[in-house]
Amino acid sequence: MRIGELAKQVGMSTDALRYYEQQGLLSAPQRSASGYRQYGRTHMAQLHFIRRAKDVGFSLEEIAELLKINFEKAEHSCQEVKDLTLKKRDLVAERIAELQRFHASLSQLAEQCCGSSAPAQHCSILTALEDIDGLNQ
Amino acid sequence: MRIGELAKQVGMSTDALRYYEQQGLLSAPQRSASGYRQYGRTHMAQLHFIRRAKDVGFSLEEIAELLKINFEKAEHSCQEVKDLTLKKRDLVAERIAELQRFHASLSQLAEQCCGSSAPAQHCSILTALEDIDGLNQ
DNA sequence: CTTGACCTTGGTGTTTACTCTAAGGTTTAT
DNA sequence: ATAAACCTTAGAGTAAACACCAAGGTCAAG
Repeated sequence: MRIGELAKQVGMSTDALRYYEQQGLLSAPQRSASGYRQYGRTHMAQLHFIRRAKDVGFSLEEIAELLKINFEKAEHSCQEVKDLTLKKRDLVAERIAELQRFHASLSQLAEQCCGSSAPAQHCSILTALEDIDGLNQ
Repeated sequence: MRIGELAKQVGMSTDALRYYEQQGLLSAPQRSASGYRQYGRTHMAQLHFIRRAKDVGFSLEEIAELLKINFEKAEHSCQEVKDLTLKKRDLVAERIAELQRFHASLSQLAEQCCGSSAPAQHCSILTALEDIDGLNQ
């Protein structure tokens, strides 16, 4: 599979794929005799992973760290790999907790809102949004 | 409270606060006779909200939309405000689900890893990371 | 009454994550 | 065998979210 084909399949630009390779997020594929990149299933899996990680708010640098767990596994002990994985997992857990507070606040907000066709002047949205902060401290 | 004081209290830079005001995320405060910005509790609450939203991965544009619910409430019906709030809540729910899949995958990864001092060559990290994608489709 | 710490606007610089352009080589179809 | 549609590298340009700087005004302390 050449770069254009893969890009189309995962819904990214060819430029983005070359950029990911340069940044160490996508492993360098084999080249054809004429120098064209030749991709396989592994690369597609990597790209799906990258997109999902991006969607939940990881930066490319963070994603690179996650993928490095995999790429460099020969150079690290099993214990090191396990520790890094658990550290990343805790980070994800924190983000989940934060988002759940957001979710609760928005639910409360919607409940308090009467939902009528009248202007929302007196809806307690401001109060609720400010309470979001209150919940955190 | 002047800009430096507020910035210190919320742990942001004065430049960031002026930038947020310019972008419509922080409401413009009153000015002293000499032109200094005068902030109150409301502004601090807004900033805490902005930071928490940023931490969970919202862009400034998305945060502006959330805050617009509040700022423009006089111009919209209660129903509109409620609908927008529920839409944003659903978006948050999706992100939570996505992150929970990540969390599960990383847990599984750590479990499968033996945790020994041997090289991690044979740990099934690659498989687990690729499975993350598999779970999604 | 001046020194130092604050504030103002306006502008330029930085990083991230790409996108676009240039100048050319390759492949495929007709 | 040539046009259309791909690919290559290198480098310049862009948007977001600030950071930094210059030139000047303000305020509290000594």
